[in-house]
Amino acid sequence: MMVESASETIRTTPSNQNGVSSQSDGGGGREGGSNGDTNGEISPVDLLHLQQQQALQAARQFLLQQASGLNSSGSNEVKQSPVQVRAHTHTHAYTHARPKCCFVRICIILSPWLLQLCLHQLATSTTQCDIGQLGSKQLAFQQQLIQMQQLQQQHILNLQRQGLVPLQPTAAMQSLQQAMCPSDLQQLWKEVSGVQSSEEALKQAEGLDLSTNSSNSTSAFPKAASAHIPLHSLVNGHSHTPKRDSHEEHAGSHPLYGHGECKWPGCEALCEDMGQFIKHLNNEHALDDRSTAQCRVQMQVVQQLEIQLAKESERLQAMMTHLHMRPSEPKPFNQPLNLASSGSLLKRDSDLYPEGLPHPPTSAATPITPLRQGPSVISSSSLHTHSHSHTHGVGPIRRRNSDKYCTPIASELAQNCEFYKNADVRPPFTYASLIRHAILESPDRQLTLNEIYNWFTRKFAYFRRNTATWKNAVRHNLSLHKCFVRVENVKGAVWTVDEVEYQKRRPPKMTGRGNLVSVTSFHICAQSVILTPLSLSLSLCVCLCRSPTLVKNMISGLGFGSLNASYQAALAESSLSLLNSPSLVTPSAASLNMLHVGHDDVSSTVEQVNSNGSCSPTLSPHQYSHQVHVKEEPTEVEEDSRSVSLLAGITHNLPLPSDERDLEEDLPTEELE
DNA sequence: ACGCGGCTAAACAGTT
DNA sequence: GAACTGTTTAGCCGCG
Repeated sequence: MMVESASETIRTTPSNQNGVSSQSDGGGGREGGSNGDTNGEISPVDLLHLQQQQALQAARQFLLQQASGLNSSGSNEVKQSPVQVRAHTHTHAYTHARPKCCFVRICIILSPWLLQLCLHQLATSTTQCDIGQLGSKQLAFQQQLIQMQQLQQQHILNLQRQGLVPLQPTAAMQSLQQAMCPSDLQQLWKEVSGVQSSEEALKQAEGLDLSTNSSNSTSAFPKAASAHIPLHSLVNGHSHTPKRDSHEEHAGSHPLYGHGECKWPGCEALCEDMGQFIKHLNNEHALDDRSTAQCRVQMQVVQQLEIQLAKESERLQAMMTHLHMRPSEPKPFNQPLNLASSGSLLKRDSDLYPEGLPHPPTSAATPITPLRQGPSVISSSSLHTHSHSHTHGVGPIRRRNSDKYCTPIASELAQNCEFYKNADVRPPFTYASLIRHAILESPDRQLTLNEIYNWFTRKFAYFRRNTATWKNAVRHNLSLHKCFVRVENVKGAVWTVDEVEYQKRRPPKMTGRGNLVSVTSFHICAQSVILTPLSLSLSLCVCLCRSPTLVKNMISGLGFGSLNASYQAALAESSLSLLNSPSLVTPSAASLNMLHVGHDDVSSTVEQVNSNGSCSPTLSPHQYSHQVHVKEEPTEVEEDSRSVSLLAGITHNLPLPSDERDLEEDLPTEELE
């Protein structure tokens, strides 16, 4: 019954034409960022206001209805009012359809936690209401509605303050689109798959604890306690039936069957053969509320993807127009990049953000910088943060990915500072890079162990738990890596960073492991398809546009001949002008990268040069004025230090232009907040 | 299959 | 003695 009411509300609510997006976000998390109405100009805030107004209007009507019933029939005449009937008989709420429908109608267009508030009100009035108290009850309800209104406004303010509800409609829609990424959708499916029958859902909702929800609604990335409720509202009894006709079912292949398992969203049931699958399909995915809801969500998925595709295509056109390129050949341009995304890089991406963290919509160029995609498009709540398929209990992400693949930790942290602070998400950085960052961020570039601990817990919600594990790891890293230097101080021991040693940690191997992801990506791009000079240059252009760091890495790759002559010729033919564009890359940067390869964090090397105007990559001398315990690391490559030193000298002589400096994201002076 | 980097766990010693 | 700090080793895993 709740389902019907919900769908009815959706149909009659102009702003809720998309089931997925029919709910205002109860907690600012991912479930709120999926408005499919991206063509309109309604911002989420407007949407919330609209819903709020509608809710209040419906509530007022409901109250008026009750009031008129009271007035017309007298205080003892209770049969005309559903509430009074309920009050009179003291029966349970959902034995009376009409008041519940009314309440549900009101509540569905409220945010999920307000829905729970309504249900709570319903339950309270059901069990406690007495005829004599009805007048005061109405007053109380009216007051609660006002309170709800205030709460919701507060909620909107919270969302705005957290940046989760942008004020600009277009930006808002864009972020909402990004929020609806495949992993989110997959999770959505799982949620919908778990949808109980409507009556069960109502029962469950009725039993929800309000106290917990209020806190959820104010946290930045709440556990999606209310995530189920919006999905209930998706259910529409009039949507398509997912059942295939018999001809299609027995054709030997089925769109919903592949690799021995059911491809019904969120199902993944194993079926040995088609017959078993058909049986499974008929049994498990018959025409019922759940299947209907799932089908409806799938419609939203498709719609969302289409909208996303349209937007990305438009963006591509604009980019190409801007770059004076011919938009007539988008296919070879898209193809290599998509291939890259479906290859090892995508796997790596999924490793980093297995299910929970959002994978932003795959645009033409995003695969090149997969690691920038995680929290950078924060839309996910911590709903999935425990779903990382870690090997161990607390689960280390194999994070050297980001560390290695040119994700500047400073910019990542700067962009997603609040995210890591609030969400219980493990940061995609190695301990070493985090420790280094913590130390370099400190005023004196030195921290005690305890201060490092504090930095970890201050910056990352994740490190507020499992303290024994990660603290041990921190100590282990401090001891193990030569780049961390223990300095005996007056106050005790402090830890500093030896940048030279840090850069030496991974010796350059241009053809082996340890390469920057961007170069690897480009190799995949280049080798996966038959490249024409134009397609190659197009790929390059997008890569370069999307990832300034990639410019450096790419050139470094070229400089070391990791691309063969034909590729370089293609580059020279088609992309030379672009590569020589001051806005993208400069000769100094090019020469810089001819020498600088193999470091996990490109900008960190530049950082040494520019951080304090000195070309010395080492720490300031005063930091070594005390006793220093020198550690030895087994792997040392002499050429590394030479290249770094040489690099420092070159970059010192060739100051970077302002544009280039803008690309340096890992400067230690860059504050996180 | 192998090597490497990264992580966790644990043992141990020294210091506070 | 407990807690903290620092070192070292072992084993596992993912990746190239």
